[in-house]
Amino acid sequence: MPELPEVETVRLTLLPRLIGAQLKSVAIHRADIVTGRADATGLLAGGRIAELRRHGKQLAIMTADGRCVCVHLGMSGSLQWREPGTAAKHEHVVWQLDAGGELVFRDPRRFGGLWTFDNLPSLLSMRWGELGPDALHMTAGQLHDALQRTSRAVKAALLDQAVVAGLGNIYVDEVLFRCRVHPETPANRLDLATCKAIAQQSKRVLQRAVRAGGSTLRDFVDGHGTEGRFQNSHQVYGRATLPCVTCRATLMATQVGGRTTVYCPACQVRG
DNA sequence: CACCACCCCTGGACGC
DNA sequence: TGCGTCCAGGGGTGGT
Repeated sequence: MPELPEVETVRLTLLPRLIGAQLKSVAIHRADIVTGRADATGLLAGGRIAELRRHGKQLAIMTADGRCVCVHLGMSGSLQWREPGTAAKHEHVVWQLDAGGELVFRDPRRFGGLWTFDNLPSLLSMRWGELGPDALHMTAGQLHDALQRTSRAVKAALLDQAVVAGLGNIYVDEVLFRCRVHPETPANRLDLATCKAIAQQSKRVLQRAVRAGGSTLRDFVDGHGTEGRFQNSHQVYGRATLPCVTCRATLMATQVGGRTTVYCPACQVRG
């Protein structure tokens, strides 16, 4: 479920608990969700957390000695701090913190996982190097260049993490609606001004979602187990057959790039 | 390259 | 209450 705002919400809510904390030990309940060293060393045991970094939908826990673990939440993953002693199902990795409490990686569907690296440059080159610019920091020029190179539907292109990192099915629909761009418009038919609008609206919507603690549709929770509130501000996602908030036309649902897509047939016109 | 079907896996909603 | 079906925010692969 988590897209950029949900991952950033997890990062922000975990920061005060984790920065400076030592990972005393780690319990690995499912090693097969780990890529790389699925042992105590790979999973940062003994290290002191120096930084939590995010790129797109991925999070990295970095220790002062340079090791890092990249966390990808997939559809159903969560990374949560909690008091010890309340284990639940699907908790694959649990770290014990010297400051008290535990850090838990849980993922029922197991579409997410952990990737271990000896150092940050390895993470950046081997994993994050495949990603486009982070959606909160991309420029209109970067977006325009990437979209010019493909004739795919703009929605499919924006979901491609190599084009821009962080947008998922919910926020792409919200952004395209706010820009009045039809989701099936060929990406290379968008001019610079439209790309500028998409870049600006992306940042605006994502930042507002972060301020609202993300969107909870089913089971997203932040680093403390609290649900998000931005689902109340969705204008198209999940609103198929309901009236458009601006023109009252009936919102349509269709499939684009294999994903359910909701848009306003009156407001969103093809380039 | 673009698109598609299909796979990974669990669980919630809904119909009977 | 149970059971079957469909659906879901994330990815990837191999075939056409």
